[in-house]
Amino acid sequence: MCADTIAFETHHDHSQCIEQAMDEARSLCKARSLRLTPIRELVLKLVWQSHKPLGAYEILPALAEAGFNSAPPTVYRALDFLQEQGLVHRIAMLNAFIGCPHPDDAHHGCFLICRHCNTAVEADSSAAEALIREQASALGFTTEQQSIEVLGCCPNCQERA
Amino acid sequence: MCADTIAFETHHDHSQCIEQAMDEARSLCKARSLRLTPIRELVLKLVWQSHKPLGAYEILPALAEAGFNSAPPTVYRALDFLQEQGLVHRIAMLNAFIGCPHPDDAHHGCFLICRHCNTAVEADSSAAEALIREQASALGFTTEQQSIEVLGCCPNCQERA
DNA sequence: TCTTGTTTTGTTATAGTATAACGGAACATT
DNA sequence: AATGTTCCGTTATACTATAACAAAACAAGA
Ligand SMILES: [Zn+2]
Ligand SMILES: [Zn+2]
Ligand SMILES: [Zn+2]
Ligand SMILES: [Zn+2]
Repeated sequence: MCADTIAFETHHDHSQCIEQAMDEARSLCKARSLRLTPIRELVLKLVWQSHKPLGAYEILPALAEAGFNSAPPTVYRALDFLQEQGLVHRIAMLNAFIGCPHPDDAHHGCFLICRHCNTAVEADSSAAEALIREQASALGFTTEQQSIEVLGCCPNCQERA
Repeated sequence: MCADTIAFETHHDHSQCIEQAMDEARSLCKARSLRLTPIRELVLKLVWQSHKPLGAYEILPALAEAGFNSAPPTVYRALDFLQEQGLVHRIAMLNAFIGCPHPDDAHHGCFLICRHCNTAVEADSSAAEALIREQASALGFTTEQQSIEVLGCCPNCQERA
């Protein structure tokens, strides 16, 4: 499973990650009586197939190849749906999307993004999230949504250098 | 001064904030032997005049009015310069820019953005920043830059409701 | 099955954000 | 004045995202 424990592990069997993510998505949608349509399923799979966050326009050609309409609204609608269900996250600094490894449970993730190889992993950030929420609260600000994104150098790229 | 202490204070004399920010910018550039050209100075002033984060294309008309060229590269160059010097920050979730109230000292800020009135304030987030840095480090990830952005409801808008 | 209301998708157009590339002007230094 | 550097003007274009409306697919009751 593509979880925090194997963050930045390059040698794992990623097809396993993908399959599990797709299974979870299917059961999650079923449980919520939502339709994981072919387009949505394909978009989710494409996002998962990349360890790098994927831009919306990088997804379009694959949709076309699969015989679907491939105009921007198609992919953005699918991404909107997947985001609403917590199946993918959007990384604002990159205008790109990445699959969430634990879409079922409420969680607060931060993204560690490598400047060199462009991989990104979602790490738990509950503690930081709580801290920020408290500090904001002290200023009278009610937190509804947080985005924590970190640029830097991943262990693999450090080793290479 | 438009600092954390008066975050979300609507009734302060903002012209004071602006003047102080401009003074600081001038001395900071002088100290660094950099040129705070008329365009850069105007862009910084425009950003400061708004309590809401300002999009690049919202700045262009004012540049035109002031007699400058007003094509996108003009404002993006100025914003790039101001960002590099820490005089403004970019808020990724909004594609918008906001003046930094303490550009001289190294600091880690997070942005509290109100969904209702669109104001944003920069609050100190050193503690959260350190926490995240440590957690990333534990995964072998070297942090170079962090972005913490918080959406929610500011005290003024809560009072109104 | 037929009807009807709802959700999803196709399609076209357009809005919004950001950068590439190159020439010319302004500036600083000698 | 000559020279190298930085900054700006200008045009074009890339990239990201949404509006609007029609057609199709689906779900559920009559
Ligand atoms: Zn997640
Ligand atoms: Zn890397
Ligand atoms: Zn700042
Ligand atoms: Zn507000």
